Amino acid sequence: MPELPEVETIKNELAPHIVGRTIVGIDIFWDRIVRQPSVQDLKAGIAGQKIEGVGRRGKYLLLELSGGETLVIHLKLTGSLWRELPPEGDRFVRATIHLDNGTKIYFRDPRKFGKMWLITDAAIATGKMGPEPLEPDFSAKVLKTRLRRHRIPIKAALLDQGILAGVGNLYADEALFSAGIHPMRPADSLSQKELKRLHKAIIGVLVAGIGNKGASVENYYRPDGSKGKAHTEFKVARHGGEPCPNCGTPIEYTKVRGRGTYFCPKCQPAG
DNA sequence: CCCGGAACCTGAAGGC
DNA sequence: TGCCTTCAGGTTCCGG
Repeated sequence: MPELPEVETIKNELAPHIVGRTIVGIDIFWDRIVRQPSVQDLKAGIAGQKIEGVGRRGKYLLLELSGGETLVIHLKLTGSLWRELPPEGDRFVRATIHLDNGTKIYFRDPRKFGKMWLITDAAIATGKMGPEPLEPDFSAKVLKTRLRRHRIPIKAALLDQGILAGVGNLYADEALFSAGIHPMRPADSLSQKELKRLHKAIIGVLVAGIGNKGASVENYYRPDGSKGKAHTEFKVARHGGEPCPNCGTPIEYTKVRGRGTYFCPKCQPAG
């Protein structure tokens, strides 16, 4: 489940190995991983391009290339990018990028949901996205503006990339717990105090996640094949039935708009 | 505007 | 042991 902290970690740990290098070619083992252009055009178009920078927008990884195009990568649920594979190889590698110094980037993805694009305008892939929660201009006031037009459950609003970029299912639960807000609360119903708490909580859980190099639930790995440990500090996400670390009440599990949702019924009152 | 559900995929886990 | 069902979750799309 790469969310913002996981993609940010991959970006940070990949960049020193690939920025300044030239792509000599790419192998595609699962054609449908390529969204745009065609597999043939991507193979032809990517060769010879230098990687000038690595960026991130929400959960999208952006490799900025010398020809003015961007290789946009979305890892979806189970994707990861590796620099080294175990000696026996890996049957889940869907694509391999070859660099001019012999470095390889393996796009590993057991469930084949991950996607890539070679495009001039990254927004074609990312669509309309909300603000970046870790940019300095993301204030409580911005959060309020983004939420006030929506009556949907706050949990669903946090997952909507058009409202706010980068937050996924696990960090949304952690942020709502940290702010003491019930996941079913209508997004436009939060008080000023709650908005301030939520704003602080979102930044807090994302920064902590990055500090812990991401959360290794599902199939998330860092580019060197190691795992992150952010999940070991989750308070509610994936802790159904366990006592709330604040009050001891069992953590409840429910569905909000089809998404598994964990919360403390006492610390996050519905009223 | 809002929501539910299906689709995309496959490994893991649980039931019998 | 093994078959079957369910679940997981980012995103898009379709229908009501």
